[in-house]
Amino acid sequence: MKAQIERRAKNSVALSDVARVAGVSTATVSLALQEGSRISAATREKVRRAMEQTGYRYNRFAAKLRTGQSKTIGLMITDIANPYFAALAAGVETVLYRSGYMTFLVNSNDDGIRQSMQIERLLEHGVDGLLLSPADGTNLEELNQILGAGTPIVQISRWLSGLSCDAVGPDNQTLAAEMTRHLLNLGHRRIAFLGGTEGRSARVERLAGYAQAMEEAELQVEETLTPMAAPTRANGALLLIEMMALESPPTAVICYHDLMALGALQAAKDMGLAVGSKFAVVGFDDITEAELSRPSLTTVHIDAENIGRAAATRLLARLEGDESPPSRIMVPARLVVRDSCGGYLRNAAVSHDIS
Amino acid sequence: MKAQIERRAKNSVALSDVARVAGVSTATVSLALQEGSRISAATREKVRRAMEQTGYRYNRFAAKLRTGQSKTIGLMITDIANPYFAALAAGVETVLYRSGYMTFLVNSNDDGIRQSMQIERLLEHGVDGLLLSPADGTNLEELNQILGAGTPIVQISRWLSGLSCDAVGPDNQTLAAEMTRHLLNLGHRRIAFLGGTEGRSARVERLAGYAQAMEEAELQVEETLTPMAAPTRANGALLLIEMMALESPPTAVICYHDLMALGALQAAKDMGLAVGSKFAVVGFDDITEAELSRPSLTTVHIDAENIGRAAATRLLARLEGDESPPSRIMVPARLVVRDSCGGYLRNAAVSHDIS
DNA sequence: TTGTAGGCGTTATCAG
DNA sequence: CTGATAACGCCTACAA
Repeated sequence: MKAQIERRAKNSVALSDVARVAGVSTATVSLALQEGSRISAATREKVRRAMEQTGYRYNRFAAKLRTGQSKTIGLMITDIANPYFAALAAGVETVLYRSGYMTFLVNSNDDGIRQSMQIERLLEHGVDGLLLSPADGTNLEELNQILGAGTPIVQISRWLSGLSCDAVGPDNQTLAAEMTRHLLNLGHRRIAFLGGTEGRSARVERLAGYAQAMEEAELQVEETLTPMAAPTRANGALLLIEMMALESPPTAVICYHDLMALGALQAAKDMGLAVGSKFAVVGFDDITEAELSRPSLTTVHIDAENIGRAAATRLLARLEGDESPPSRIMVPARLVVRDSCGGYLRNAAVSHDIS
Repeated sequence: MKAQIERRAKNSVALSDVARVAGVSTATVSLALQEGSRISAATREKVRRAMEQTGYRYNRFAAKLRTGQSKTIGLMITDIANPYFAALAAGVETVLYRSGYMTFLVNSNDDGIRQSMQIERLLEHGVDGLLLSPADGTNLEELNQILGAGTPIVQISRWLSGLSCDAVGPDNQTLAAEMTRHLLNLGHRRIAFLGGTEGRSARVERLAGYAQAMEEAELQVEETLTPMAAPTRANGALLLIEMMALESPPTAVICYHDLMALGALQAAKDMGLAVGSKFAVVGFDDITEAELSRPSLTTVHIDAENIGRAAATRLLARLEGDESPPSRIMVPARLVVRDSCGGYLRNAAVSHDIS
């Protein structure tokens, strides 16, 4: 009973009310709402006034029921509290909002099961498209079905090889190769690559870039120097400790990302290694902390907001009917040489910075 | 034509299809979907199987049209790229998702005009409620109308005095008083309060706490010592420089928040002030950088994720019909004494930390 | 316990 | 250029 009244209060003014007040049909009012339709200026004005008078508000739900378009997309990321993804979300929201879309935000916590449930819910809500940073354990088949049903997906930051859709992110391989060459130029020969989990695109690609540069320098890539681990600060420290226990330990470590690098950096300092002169620790992402740590961290600056913007733009294109084959969009990034690699000791190396 | 086909492909399976396959009516299928309804186990099973067979997906749009409930809320914040709000968003999303709600994320950029347009859009999309960190220049009347129409709003982190709805945030006044007392205990007598803009709740309340503690100590609050300015790092530096040009400059400055404090800290160092011994700079929020700056920043730790959770919980209660009078919910926070106030020089002061 | 029927607010079709 | 009318998919009295 009460609910009835409440509902009525909320959804009171409909097209039909406007039509009655304006003395025209609902069809006319609907037409008058669209920009370029054949409606006389006089009628249009009448309708405009009636809408104002009644306090009419467009009801997208009803429209969606008719048209199948919700003007809504889903943004699924693995951890919104991570500043990297927060910046990414900001970029996405800006672009989508400007084009009249609203963004559903969901957090998968990097859990494939949870992600599946969230996708299902997003689809119940009728999203027109999906922006996805795929979680560990993503169900590929499910995503392919969604694509098959005509809902576009754009992957952000990470990508799954078995998914034939657009993907936007940094050019990990090139950047990792760049970073490795930088360390080689500094004179390092035993270089390790630490962390990241199996199959994760960022690890695969960064490792490939590392291997490429090593091979260019006619150095072997040893498996003991490329251990995997979940990308956490603690694991960064742990892996470094393991490394240093090897018979022939590395003199430089490239970490999966800054968080791990920061962990490794701490461990290195604790172990009394001369980070920044004889020993190098570097990362990826350029999170705020990277610049503030002592020694400051050499890393790759990735502009997450830019990635978000690019991904949203791509999705909008798909929504407008772009049917070109899926592509990987590489967003610019750059090496940032700071103190943790000892690059400042040799001026020659600094010129290696891609500015 | 093509759009037609596409739409058909997407929204193919409806309740009626399931009903046909199961050999029952749509009403029965609908009933079978709700948990506690009077439907025989046998029928229920038949329906379940038919749903599976047809690949049925619930259509919330259609349901909303009938029931007026969208299971959707809007989260409006002033800057998602700010880690503080990102953490807050994470808290909100977690709680709402668990209760079956989806979150629309919108970024107002602290612009009242933009915020108004966003709210309008959110309402077009039929959100059941609003979580709002009000932007500068918020249109109060508009918000009051929305409340009047029965859409609950919960303010987060900041609040507007003219809005009779719940608000969730830290207990700014108490915390600022605490901070001020801490500085007084360290022997400071001329203490300034820098920044924040006119009328912004956080400034008003923090300033009140500051004044309260000053008065307890029988010290005057001088207007020259409480200048306003938009809360940016640069303004933090600027205001400090102005302060130090006074005839009788302060020996301690409480900044509106950490970002300003960090700016002030830099300026203080540049001016050769002995920050951490004779001169104190403190802030609010405990952003990541606070701990990493040199000297590390004494501040108030505010758990943004917790605020997000509390706000979402409150909104859910309203959505379920809670009609108790609007309240301000104070989320715990605590003083974090680090190096920038010189507290470490006097052990007595450290016990002042609310742990 | 299950079925029938009407309507939520919009848009598309087709006639006028 | 405008109007009547039939969907879109679901829910809910009310009837059986």
